[in-house]
Amino acid sequence: MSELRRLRYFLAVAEERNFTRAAERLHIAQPALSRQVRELERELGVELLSRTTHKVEPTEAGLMLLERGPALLDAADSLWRGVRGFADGSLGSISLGYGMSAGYETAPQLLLAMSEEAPGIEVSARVMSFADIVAGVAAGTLDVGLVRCAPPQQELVLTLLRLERQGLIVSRDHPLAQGGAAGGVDPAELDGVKLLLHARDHNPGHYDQIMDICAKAGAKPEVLVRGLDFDASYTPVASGAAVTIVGETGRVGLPAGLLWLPLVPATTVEVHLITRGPNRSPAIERLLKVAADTARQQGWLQPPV
Amino acid sequence: MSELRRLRYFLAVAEERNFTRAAERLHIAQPALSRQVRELERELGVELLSRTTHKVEPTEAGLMLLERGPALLDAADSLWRGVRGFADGSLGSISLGYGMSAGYETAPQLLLAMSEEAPGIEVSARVMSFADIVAGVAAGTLDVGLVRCAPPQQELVLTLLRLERQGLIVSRDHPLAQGGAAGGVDPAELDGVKLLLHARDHNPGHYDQIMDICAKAGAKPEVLVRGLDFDASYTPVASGAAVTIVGETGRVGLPAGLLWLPLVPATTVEVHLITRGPNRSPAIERLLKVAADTARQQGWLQPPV
DNA sequence: TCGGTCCATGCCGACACGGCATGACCGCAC
DNA sequence: GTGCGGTCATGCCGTGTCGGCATGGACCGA
Repeated sequence: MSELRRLRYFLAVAEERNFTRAAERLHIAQPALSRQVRELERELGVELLSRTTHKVEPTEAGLMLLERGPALLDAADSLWRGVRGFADGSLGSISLGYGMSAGYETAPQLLLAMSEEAPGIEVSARVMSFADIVAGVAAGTLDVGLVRCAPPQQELVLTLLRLERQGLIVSRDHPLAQGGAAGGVDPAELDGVKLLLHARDHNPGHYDQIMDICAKAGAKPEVLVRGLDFDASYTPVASGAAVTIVGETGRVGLPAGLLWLPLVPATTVEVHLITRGPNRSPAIERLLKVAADTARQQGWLQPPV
Repeated sequence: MSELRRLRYFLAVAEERNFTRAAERLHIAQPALSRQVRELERELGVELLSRTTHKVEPTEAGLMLLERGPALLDAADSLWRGVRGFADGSLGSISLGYGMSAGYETAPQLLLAMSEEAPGIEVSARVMSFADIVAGVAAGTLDVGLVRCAPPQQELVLTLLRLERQGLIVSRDHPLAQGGAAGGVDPAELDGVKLLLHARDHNPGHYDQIMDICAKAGAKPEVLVRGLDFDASYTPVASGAAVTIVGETGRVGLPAGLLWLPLVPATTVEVHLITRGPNRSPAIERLLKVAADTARQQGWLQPPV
């Protein structure tokens, strides 16, 4: 029945050409080994070893087993190792959803780190709307989400990944760009300014946080709702008719004529990885660990000075 | 421990996606199957199947096992089958020694039949002297011998393979060729004729049988001893100075000017396969069987009319 | 001839395996 | 909602396998 063990036993004897030494190598007693090999021979119906009291030699059938047996054991080992890979998080697949806002730097960096630290884990990442990400993770169709201002929702586990400094995107011609452009912009200056934001429904936490920043500075901007599409909606900003607020990573790839001015005093938005509470697979645990390492190495969690 | 069995069990469940049906297929009870799969999961440290009371689905790790597992089982099966091949005589190797006298037809035919009937058996055949063949088989360095007039020796098992009709090789110019050449030669006519034979030491049985044939016919030939080399020693025969006696198969490839004239009344010499008594391997048994079939098909055992 | 070495065998305890009975859970129908 | 059928898990027990120990038996070399 236990074919592979017996094969291992036989191979030890055939290699050592000696039952006693093979038994020591296998950490079993010699009689047990003797009987197991005999049993293997009985099952196969072939004499595998020609034994005299002082010599053990493989027969032809034994030689065949000696040649081809190790490959079988290796194949088995390889298979067990492969399966175990799923247990220790070195193998697996993860579906990740991230918002446009994380697409410029955070998500790519995380994916890069994963491909280096855990090449066995296949991460399929897609840009999705905030609502779809939250719903997907909650429903289990998505393993991990990467979002700004994650909702403090039951069942969802939030892992703070980054504190992203916020800033204003303004046209070079806009009044706010004229002031202390180098030093940044005080939210108080946003009073009455046309501010381009996603609809509150899209990500209430983020909307509220932005508005809260303004309110705390005593400013009441005039909100213009923009569609979900990002780049195309820059136009009101580009024309100087409005401004918008994005994270620091949004400054890369800005169209010519637009400036990113940090809010002063420094204001940050939290970027979280969200996962479903219990039953996280080893692969997901691994991703969270890689994410934490990446955040530390990149200084993502240090508040701006 | 019994990894392959558990793998088989798992595969059955994963394929059926149902423990109960898989258990039936495996001819074990469902609880036993359930526990074995659980045990496999515990050993591998991975959940292989995600079970709800009404659905069984492989996890990622389970899918991997489902993909690669069958190949492992096949490899194991193939190995067992291969080894068993040595038991049923479909695989093996045999060393065969045969005398020059069998080299013209008997041995080639036998080897041909073996390559067709038992291609898995590697027969390494060599021409050897009678003495070496007998000694080799007796000592176990040779598996099978193919000889004329095998010695009735203890430990050697003789298997009659062929009754070979004997005849005279004479020069076309020799007086014996002049008589009733078409009808054959009576041994009585050998009285006083120079007869080329191997030394008696070489194969006493054969020597004695030839002399016995002559003696029974009242003839006393004059024996010339020839060396072991066959072809080169035809010369005394070719020159017409002597004659020799060989089997019917010796007539093929006769040098021009030489005739093979059957002895009349028909006289045969026994050609045997010799093997060592006990412990014959299945491959050798197989060869003996193929040899018997060949002898029957070729009519080797029918006495000449 | 004697001791050493090596494999085989007898006996026994531990444990793994499978069967049976039963429990727990889910989906479906009424 | 309640009951029923289907499905997988668990508890318990008998049996067979495995390994250990002690010992036997064969062969080799001194």
